[in-house]
Parts: sequence; C-alpha cells; structure tokens
Amino acid sequence: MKTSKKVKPAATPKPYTELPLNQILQGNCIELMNSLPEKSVDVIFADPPYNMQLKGELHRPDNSHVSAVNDEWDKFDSLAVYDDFTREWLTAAHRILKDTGTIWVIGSYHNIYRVGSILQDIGYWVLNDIVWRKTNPMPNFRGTRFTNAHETMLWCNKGEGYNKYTFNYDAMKALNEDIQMRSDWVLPICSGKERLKVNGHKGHSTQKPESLLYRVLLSSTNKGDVVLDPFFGSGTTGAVAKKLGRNYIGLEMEDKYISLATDRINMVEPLTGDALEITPAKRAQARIPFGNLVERGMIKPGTVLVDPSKKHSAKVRADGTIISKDDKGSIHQIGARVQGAPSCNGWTFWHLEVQNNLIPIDTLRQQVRAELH
Amino acid sequence: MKTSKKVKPAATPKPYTELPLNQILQGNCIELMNSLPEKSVDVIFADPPYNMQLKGELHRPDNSHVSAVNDEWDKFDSLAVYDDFTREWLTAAHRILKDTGTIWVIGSYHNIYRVGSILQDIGYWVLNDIVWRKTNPMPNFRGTRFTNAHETMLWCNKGEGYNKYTFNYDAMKALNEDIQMRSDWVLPICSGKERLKVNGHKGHSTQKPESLLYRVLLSSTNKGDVVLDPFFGSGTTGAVAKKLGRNYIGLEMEDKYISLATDRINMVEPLTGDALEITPAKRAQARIPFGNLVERGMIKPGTVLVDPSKKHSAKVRADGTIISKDDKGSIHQIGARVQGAPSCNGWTFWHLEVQNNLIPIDTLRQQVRAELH
DNA sequence: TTGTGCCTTGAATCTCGCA
DNA sequence: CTGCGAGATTCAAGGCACA
Repeated sequence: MKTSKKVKPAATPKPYTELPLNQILQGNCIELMNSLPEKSVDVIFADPPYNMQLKGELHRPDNSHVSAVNDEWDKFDSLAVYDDFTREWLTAAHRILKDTGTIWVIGSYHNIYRVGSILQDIGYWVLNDIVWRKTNPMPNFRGTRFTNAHETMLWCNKGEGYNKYTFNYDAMKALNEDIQMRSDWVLPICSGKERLKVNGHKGHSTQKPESLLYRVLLSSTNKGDVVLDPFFGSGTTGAVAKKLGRNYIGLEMEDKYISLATDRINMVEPLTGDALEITPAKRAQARIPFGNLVERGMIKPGTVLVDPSKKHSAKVRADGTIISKDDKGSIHQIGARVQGAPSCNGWTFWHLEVQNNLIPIDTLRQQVRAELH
Repeated sequence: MKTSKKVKPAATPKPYTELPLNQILQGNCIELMNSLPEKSVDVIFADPPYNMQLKGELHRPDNSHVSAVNDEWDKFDSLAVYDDFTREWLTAAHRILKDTGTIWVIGSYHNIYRVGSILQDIGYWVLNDIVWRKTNPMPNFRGTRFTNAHETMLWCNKGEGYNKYTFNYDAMKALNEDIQMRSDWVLPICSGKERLKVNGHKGHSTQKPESLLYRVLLSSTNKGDVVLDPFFGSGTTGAVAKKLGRNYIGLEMEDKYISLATDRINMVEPLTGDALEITPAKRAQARIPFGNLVERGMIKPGTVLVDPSKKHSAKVRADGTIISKDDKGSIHQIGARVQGAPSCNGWTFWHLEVQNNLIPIDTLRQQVRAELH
C-alpha cells in the first residue's frame, strides 16, 4: 500500500482549459489547483491534515485499544513545514476561487490556529468561525484535560470587500426552527452505516459526517455551483454535492481513497425538487447540571438546602457537590443517602428556604432552561 | 477621558522582589510583567484587545508608540503590529509563569488565530481550546453571516512535557453532574445586575461573566494560588479570585478601569470553609500498599481473591504479593497478566467472596484510609 | 415486532512518583 | 534522566443477539 502514495503524474499536470466537473483528479492538490483556470470555482471545502502529534498508545479504561490517526499523510517534520504547506495550498486555492467565492477549512486546535493565521496573512477575510459541537465525542480516557468535544471550521471570502458571496440566510433560518443559525453547530460524528468500511475496518481514518457538509453546502452554495475539495479522502464533499445538485471536483493523491470515494458517490441518488426539503433538527431538553446554577451565582456555595420536611439539610460546595454530615456527593446521591433510599431526584427533593417559603431547586433549573429558549 | 490613556509610569517600573498580591498595578502590562520575578505566578488569564486597528493603545516591540488612530494602515501592517504586540506580552507572560503554571487567553475570530499561532511559536503547548457558547448572543442584524454566538479560549501550559499543571478533573466532573466536562461551555453573557454601569452606561465594553472565570479558576487553580490578569479591565478575574480564595494581580493602564475594578472587588465577600471545598483527586489520597492490609490482618495469607466474573483467582501470600497458577506478583501485575491486558487496577479488579457476595478489596483500602483520617 | 442488554468505537497532542 | 511499577481512567450511539 505504501507505493500508492508515490503515484503522481510524472510532470506538472497539463493546464485545464475548462473545469473537470464531477471527477476526482489524482495528484498533489497544489499542482492540480495551479492547473485549473483562475476564478473558476464557487466554493472550496478543505479538510487538510491536522498534524496531530501523538506519542504512545492509548487504551480505554476497559483496556481496549484506541485506534489512532497515524497515517503517513498526517506527519510533518515541524510546524514550519506544516505552515509552508498550508500557505502554498491556500494560495493556490485563492487563485482559482471566483471573486464571489468562499472557502471552508476544518481543523482542530492542533492546526486551526496555523490555518487561520495564514488565511488572514494571505488576505482572506474571515466571515465566521464555526464550531462543530460533537454530540458523541471520544472521552478523555485519562482524566487529564477537558473532553475535546469540538472541531472548528473557518469560513472566509477572498478578502475584505468581496461581499457578493453566497449566504442562504433564510434556508439556514428555516433549518433552525426559524431562529438565526448560530456559529455553533450540534451534530454527531460519522458512525454507523454511514461510516465506510473496507474489510471491516475504517475506510478512512477521518471521514466527516454528511450532515456537516450538508449544512456547509446548503448555506454557501446554489444549485449548479462548483465545489472543490483539495483533500477529498472518502469523498463526503462529493457525495453531498451530488445529492444537493452541486458539481464537485475532488483532488486526492491516494489510489485507495479515490476508489473508495468513487464507489460511494456512484451510489448517491441526487435529490430532486421537494425532496430537497429539510428536516429540522429535534431539540432535546437541555441537560442542566446543578453545578451550573452554582457557577452562575444563582446558588452560592455555602447555601443550605433542606428537604420538604426539614429533617435533612446539606450545604452547597464550590464544585456543585453538597455535603451533609461529612457525606459529600451530588444532590441526587446525598438525597438518596440521607433518606436511606436507593435513589433520589435531587432536583425535587432539595429546597431553598426563602422568607419562610421552601422553593425546590428545580425552579431554578427551569429558569435556566427558559433562557435557553 | 482621552487623557487617561496616556497615564503611564514615566520610566520602566522598579523590579518587584516579591509578588504584589491582590493589587492592581497601573501601567503597560509588558513592562509590568517584566518587572515581576520569574516563575512566580500560577495561572495567567488574559482577555487582550481584539481590535486589529489598535486605536493607538498599543506599542511596537521597541516600545515606540504606535501613532494616531487616523493612520491608514493596510490590514497587513495592522496584523504585523498586532502580532508583535501579542508576541511580546505572551513572551513576558511565559517568563513569570511557574513551570507548573498555565495560561488562558480568550478571543474571537478576529484575533484568536493570531494568538494561537504565536502561543505555539513561543513554545506554549495547547491543552484545550475551549468554546464559550453564549446562550444570549447579539443576533446578526443584516443576515449576512451566521450569528456569532461564541468566543474561544486557549488553555496552555509552558511547553510539551510541563505536565505538572493543575487540572481539577474531579471537581469539573462534579460540576457537570458526574460527566466529564467538555471543551464547549454553555454560559450566558454578562448582563443584568452583574454588568457594571457608570452613569447608566456600560462601565467596560467587554466585561466577562463571572461564571466563565469561576469555571476557569476552579478547574486550573488551587486555593491560595496566584492568578495574574494582564488586561484587568473591569476586574472580573480579581472578583472571582477573591471569591474563591485565590490571590490576584491585575495589570491595567487606565484610571477609570482601575477605579471601577477596585470598587467592585472591595464589595466581594470571599467564600470560606466548606463552601470552598471541591472534590479531591483520587491520586492525591494516601497510598496504601496492599501488603499493609495483610500486615494488619485484614486479609490473611492464603485468602483467595477472584475477579467479578470468577474466571480468575489468585491466592494471597505473606508478603502481600499474590499467586495465580504459579505466576507471582503484585495485585496489579497479576490482574493484568491473567486478563492479558496491558495494565490493571488490582484494587478494583480483585474481590473477596464473603457469604456469596463479592467485595472489592478497594473497600478494605478505604477502611484503612478512614482510620488514617 | 419490540425491548433489553452487551459489545464496539470515535481526528487524542491522555500518569506520576520514586529509585 | 531513565526505567519501573503502582494504580487511575469513558460517553454517546449504533449494531447485534436474544428474549
């Protein structure tokens, strides 16, 4: 398989006089972009290597092995090498973008600050940074940091003043129950049947979910537009473009990914007419941790909580746990223990005493929920 | 009011031989940080200016004043000046941080990519990027972009390998109802009574909510730690530090903000006693060798230990090692080997069978710990 | 057919103290 | 500074077997 990486055109690719639509071009994305006509592409979506620098092996608490992204294409000798690579492909991208065009680049904290800085250096103008909040990220198995639960996309036009870009404001609003679409998008990672497999293993180590590309393309392209993806990989961009009646151009070096993406896109049935209508995301009841009320100052650490009969009391601590006679834990745990019960809903069990009235702490939770909509 | 901006010490501040705790120092934050002792500060929280047009408040690296507001910089000059300024203050910050220290920097897409890139260039190691997801952001009135509904914080230690930083994992988990705290934080913006007013107008244009600093300080500092804020502004960092029993040092140029913050912090009532306690890390608890239980007679040599599935068993020996099918070693080593796992926590893996109930040997350890207390 | 419980898996910069 | 060994550490979904 190693050899496939070396499959490249022997020479610089011949310049294209017209756009090779709905194809995957094999080769180095910088050379390929340089061979395309200038100002010819409506939108670029790019998922470049993140340059993650993983050290050893990682195991889950149950001792199962975490399969890492250790592909050769993600390895760079230094930040400087990564920066040079980034500057080169973003410069090539700028040339082929129409003046009305925009570019999306996705990354994580490992690379997105390099990318964002270089985008601005080149002259791109950031329209938004979009946070993809994953509903089901991988946890932090060692308890050393916050769970890395999001990735970031930068959405830019060609420069300050290039203001005729496409933004389908109303479609986005409709997609979001008639409220302006925000810069944070809550979407699951790509798993289940959508995740492409080869011989029972991941077909690509970093396949993106179609829902993400769906929103990207629906927001920033029109039907018939040309979308170019310089790091085509498993071809999510192409699959969603075809589904939405957009034209795609995929650039990819490796045989195995080209064949994976080709098969995948061939299976895609384009949506037509009404089928293009959108199912709004269901809004689940937000989970409000008790600690959130403490952070927000709605309940001060040191406050005493009581049960309705005032037989039991507990004191709130700074981290949102409570303490009753040296027994510490969550509102639910302590509520259960003081009663000798197997479980307890702390939200309805514990009360605040305000001017001789007992108010269940659940009232405060409802206030917070109300703020959220 | 314009004049207040020019209030600066005439000369470079005199070096401090010890930390000026719980004070606001007036002047240029770079000069002030350079006057503080090296490796003396536990955590830095910084909310630097976002504005790339600088408004004459910033200085070139040689400290020459960047002249008037009406200079027509093109954006490249502006970015370069901003970068130089950022590099300078982040370098000064690196010097005064303890080797166990960490830094937080908050920003928006206008500046955070410059900041992140320079942090990495200096050698800081990103631990997380945290997204503050605002529950009540300002809408995008013109409908030309997505609602800009978040800001980003970078949390870094001094470099790869500086791994003894403070992260109160268990307290964060408790604050989030026993689920790992994620990298996206949902918190409201600062408004209502919390928002400081001067003559009916905002006292500071970018006052951060106390809830944000609460989570920052609770996660990455311990009681009594020193927190420095080089862009003190309205003093949110100081207010929350005082409330949580941490020491603060505020750096600020402008008279009006110093007086605003001083009054504010004077009103803060520190939390005391139990209220300040947080869930401790398991690693911080006393180490009890398994052999200790044998010595104390809590487990007799010859006792048989089993795993929860009763697939594996082992016999306790007089020296606190155990033996399973002629394989001898610690509870952890044998636990790992019988499972063919890379590692094992013997305390939770091995159980005693008492009257048909399986009791993890960890409960015995807890008894010993309780006695020590 | 539907519900339950078990198993698998995901762009991850993932330990620490002591000899 | 390195090596060794104790011992701490996971959330949401989807698939599948089985009742």
